[in-house]
Amino acid sequence: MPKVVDVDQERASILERSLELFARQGYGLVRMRDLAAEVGVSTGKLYHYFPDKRSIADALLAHVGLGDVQAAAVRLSEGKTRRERLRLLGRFVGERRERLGVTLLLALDHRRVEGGTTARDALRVYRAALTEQIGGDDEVLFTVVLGLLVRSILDPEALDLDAHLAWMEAQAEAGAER
Amino acid sequence: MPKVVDVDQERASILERSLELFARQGYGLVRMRDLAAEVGVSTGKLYHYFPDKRSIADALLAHVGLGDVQAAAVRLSEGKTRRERLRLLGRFVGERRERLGVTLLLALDHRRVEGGTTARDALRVYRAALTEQIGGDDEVLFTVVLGLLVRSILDPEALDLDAHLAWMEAQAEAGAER
Amino acid sequence: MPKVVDVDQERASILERSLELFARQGYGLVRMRDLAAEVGVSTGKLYHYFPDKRSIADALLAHVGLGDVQAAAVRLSEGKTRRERLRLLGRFVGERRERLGVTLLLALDHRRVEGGTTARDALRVYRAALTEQIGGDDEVLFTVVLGLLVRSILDPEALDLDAHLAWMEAQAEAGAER
Amino acid sequence: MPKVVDVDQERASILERSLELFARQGYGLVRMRDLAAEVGVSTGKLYHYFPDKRSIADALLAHVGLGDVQAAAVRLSEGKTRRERLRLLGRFVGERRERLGVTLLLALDHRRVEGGTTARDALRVYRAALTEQIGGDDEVLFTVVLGLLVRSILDPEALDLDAHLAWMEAQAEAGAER
DNA sequence: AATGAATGAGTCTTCATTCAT
DNA sequence: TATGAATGAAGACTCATTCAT
Repeated sequence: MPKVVDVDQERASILERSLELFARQGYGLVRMRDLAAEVGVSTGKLYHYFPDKRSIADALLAHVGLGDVQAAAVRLSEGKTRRERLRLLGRFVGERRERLGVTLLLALDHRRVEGGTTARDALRVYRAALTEQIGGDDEVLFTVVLGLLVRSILDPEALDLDAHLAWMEAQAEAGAER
Repeated sequence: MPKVVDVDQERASILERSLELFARQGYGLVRMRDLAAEVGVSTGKLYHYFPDKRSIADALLAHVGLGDVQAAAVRLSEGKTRRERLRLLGRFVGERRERLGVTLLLALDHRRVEGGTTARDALRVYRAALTEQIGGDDEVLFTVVLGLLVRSILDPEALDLDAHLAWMEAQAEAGAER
Repeated sequence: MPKVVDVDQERASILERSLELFARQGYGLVRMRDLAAEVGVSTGKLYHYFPDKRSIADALLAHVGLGDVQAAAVRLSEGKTRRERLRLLGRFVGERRERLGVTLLLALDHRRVEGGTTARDALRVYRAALTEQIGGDDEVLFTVVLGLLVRSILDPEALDLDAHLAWMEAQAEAGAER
Repeated sequence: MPKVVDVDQERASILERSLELFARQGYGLVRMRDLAAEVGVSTGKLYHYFPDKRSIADALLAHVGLGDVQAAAVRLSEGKTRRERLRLLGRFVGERRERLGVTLLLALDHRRVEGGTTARDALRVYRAALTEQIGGDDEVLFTVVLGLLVRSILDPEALDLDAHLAWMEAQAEAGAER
């Protein structure tokens, strides 16, 4: 007879609203009080759904990583040819670069806080998804996507997104050559 | 006046030995006690040379940024042709990727702590140096260098460095075409 | 009116099942959540029957104190002579020493939490009951009973219970001499 | 060149001034802020000399236990005969009953917080010291001392100390009989 | 009446910074 | 100038109590 809650949904909701603060401040500078305020709950509720601060950061990375990969899969599956999929990838990254940048920041942070292989594994998941969706060699392509995100974080105004989109599309030939 | 030299040297020495800890832990998780221990001085001495923790992080970014650009300039100036300089850039980044990655992490951190434009400006200095040293268009080239560093931080084992070196050298033609 | 009976019974039941936790942990370390779990109810129910944590501790001391005195009265009333009653007292304390020790711990705790005279008064009730039941002087006898309980709490294995039973019985003469 | 401190002495000083608060409130109700205020230092200093609250309680029991036993040894060694030593014991307990009571409370608390055998072992040390100093059988004597302390804590006014002193002295014959 | 999710003041503990030596 | 002991505000986390269901 107490309030019935969907624990998983509640957790997901907290994570979704935690994302921006963690990305903006970095794990070490996020204070639980501020996080609670940002999420719109009490600190007690935070601790009701997660055992500690670290667990939130952990769950956050897993949460956003999964979301990104799923969204990319949906988008790229519309492309029939490699060229089309490359164009779609370019648009996807372009549109979603803020969110993807946030994810990247979380991953970089996570590596420092945890020191484990979670962040590395997350990167490999992204890489594998890319290879699977685009097809063909993509060693440098993946690097460009990551570089794009870094630039987009540090200096979005100075970034010539179109030049990168053009470059990506041009990879259709590069891939075909091999 | 010899005193002044000592102070600057001491500061530089402290920064040099602070670098790794800041990169590994991130600003928020670095504790002054640990930093003092890592540097091999007392906390009192740290405060003698810098007014507070933030100033150390600030000075650190400036310190490493300057060093990287100078080193790159020295290396790339040896190249006579664009192709040679691109090859030298590839080697430079390859060899120095750990240090450069550390700098990148500092820059990302700095943006979060300070919120100012210092990190952005630092990135522009790098970009300008690249354009000046290599010559020609380098929008994607710069992105690749940054992407390389990110991958090198998160998953160095999975990085095919040679593929990137080859790609960089291949940019000689790309640049020539324009 | 049947409701009233239920409420009292429920309260008594909660207290009875609270006893051990309060004795083992001490008031300050007992958490309402744990208490609810130990008692087998929800925290909400606890607050339905008692206004707050302190009230539970208060009620608990009264509850056990009353029970002990009543039980002792029943037991000792069987003895016809002082000697018999002393023997019965020895057995009573010996058998019931765990429960009595718990009560003593509660009383000591109570004094600290409340600071009032409740614990002192409880002790006086015990003392009066002893005098009434046994008859004759019992200043040291009472002290021995209390000491027995302390030792039984702190180091039950090292306690020579028989020596104390013998000593108690021997008090028949001591009392008679006066 | 920083302030030179005798760590052991500083620790002992903190413990000595912590004693009363721990005894009066009980471990669970002592707050570090209050403890710091009572001791007359900052919370930071408390944590400079002890890793956590529990360690303070641990060290406290060891500290007072040792002091009591040493003081008793000094006092009782003045007595030549068993009767004299019993009289001295009575006086010692009578005069020092507040401090000894405090120690007893700490021991009872400690058992609850730690759950280990430290409190039990402390009791055995006391018991051994008693046997050694007084000589002869002392099973009930020890119990009386402990009972005295309990009564002295809970209801000092109602305690007939002289009756106990007389009883103790009378144990000289009791011991001789055996 | 019963439940346990939610609250937030309060607890233990940390750590940037100061300062006596 | 150098040291590290000392400070106390602030952080992570807890838990008595409330309240929607």
